[in-house]
Amino acid sequence: MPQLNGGGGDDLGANDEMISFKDEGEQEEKISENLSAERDLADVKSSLVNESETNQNSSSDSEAERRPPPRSETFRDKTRESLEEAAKRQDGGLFKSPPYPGYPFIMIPDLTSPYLPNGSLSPTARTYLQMKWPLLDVNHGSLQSRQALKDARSPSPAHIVGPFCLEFPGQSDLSLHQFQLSNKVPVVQHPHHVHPLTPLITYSNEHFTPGNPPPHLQGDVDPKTGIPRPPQHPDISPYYPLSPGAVGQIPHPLGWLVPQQGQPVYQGFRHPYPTALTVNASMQSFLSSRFPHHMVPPHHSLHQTGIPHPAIVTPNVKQESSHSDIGLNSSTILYTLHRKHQDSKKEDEKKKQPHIKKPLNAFMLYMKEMRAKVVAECTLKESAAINQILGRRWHALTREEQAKYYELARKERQLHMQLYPGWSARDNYAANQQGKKKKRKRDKQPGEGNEHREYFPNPCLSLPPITDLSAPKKCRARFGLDQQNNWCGPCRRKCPKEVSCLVRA
DNA sequence: GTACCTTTGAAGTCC
DNA sequence: GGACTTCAAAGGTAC
Repeated sequence: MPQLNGGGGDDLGANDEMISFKDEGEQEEKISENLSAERDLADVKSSLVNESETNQNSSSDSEAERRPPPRSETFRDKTRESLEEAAKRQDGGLFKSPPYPGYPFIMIPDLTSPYLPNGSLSPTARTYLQMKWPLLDVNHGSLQSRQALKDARSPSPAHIVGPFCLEFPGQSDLSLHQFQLSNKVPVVQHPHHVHPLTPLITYSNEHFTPGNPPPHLQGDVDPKTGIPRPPQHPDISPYYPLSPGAVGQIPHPLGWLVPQQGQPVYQGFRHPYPTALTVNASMQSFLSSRFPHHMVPPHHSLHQTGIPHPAIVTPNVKQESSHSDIGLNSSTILYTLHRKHQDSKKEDEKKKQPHIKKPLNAFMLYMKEMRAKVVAECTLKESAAINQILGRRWHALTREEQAKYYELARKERQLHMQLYPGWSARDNYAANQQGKKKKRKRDKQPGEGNEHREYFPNPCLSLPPITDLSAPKKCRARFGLDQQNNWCGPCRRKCPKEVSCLVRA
């Protein structure tokens, strides 16, 4: 992370970037463009902060209106408690001290007391929390909302209150704080990229843009069943999939319904619903539509009255019941069902192989943050083009600005390592090789690349096309400018003008 | 339905 | 150790 070592001014990064385009002989234009880009960045940053602040204000007003009844709180609450557990495990002091001065993403001015005397989150803390974890509803930090949480939880029957549901007098601030800090919830990505919790989790910040409530909050009703869908879970951060161990930490969203054989039974889910294990037709349909098959509790083909109802018989059950109708004895039926269950379990286990994604690198984090901005500015939708713009804007960033993302990426990697100690990027190589989902990228022939290709003249920044992709970015990024003796030969040899500029910088 | 495109960076593999 | 490959995100496009 050279940018961290340099400690230079803003011009360092700018020079660094400028060199790539000097060949075009449009230095003046470039300077103005850099200024423009920096203004853009400043706008972005300020707008992000303002949005965060504004969103707090606006969302706090509208929160009460939009907030679903206590039922949704139980989802949130359930996860919150399980995450507190995860937080205690994860807490390696990642966020205890600001490692990089001036780094707005990591630094929390006062972690030990992010709340104001009235119990609400301080604006700074809220801004941080919303920027870091846009899915987090920081307004729950208020006394009222926390009290509401408590109130919503309190009616829960004691028998369904599990280990996650211990009530600690006066715990609210600390535990909530812990939760918020640990909100990078690991989320297993299902092999089909549909995690069981996916209906409750989103990777996209846009889904939670305040003032633009997602469709599911606007009377989200399953068109098939007419049953309102549960709200997406806003507390779960999108960054990481769950580790296999962490899966058990996150309660199954339907765990309270049916204790399935061989699966952990979640005991800590507090909910306003009765604990009856019966799943009626509507619920079955709802569950089937919202969750993978293996997560949907078995349907007993019985109406609430106990009388089989043809409308609520799933095809599988139909088939099974037809077997029973032709005179098979009960032990044979049981054996058949058992075999089928075993087979389906094996298949499910294959499918359930958790796909732990790589931690995002600095540029990826930057892209995630800036993509929407670029899309809005340029009215572009094609990601390839957007990424080109983002790539150039990335180079236009100052060293300090880039350092934010490098530091954030470093934190992400640390957290990832803590969450998945045994994970290796190689695992994902193997996963794709097995699934053969992706073909190997077509090797670019010499001259086929875009080094001399004006693939996408940037309509937004009016920047010259990228003509030199051979800039020594890897070694520069890896070792930094002050350790050029560690650079590989090609990186040292390439673009001497840039190197000289970098050295000068 | 899915690979590709496009970006940078991290990490893996291969020689 | 260097070169090369893969995969992270994203969503339109092409097949």
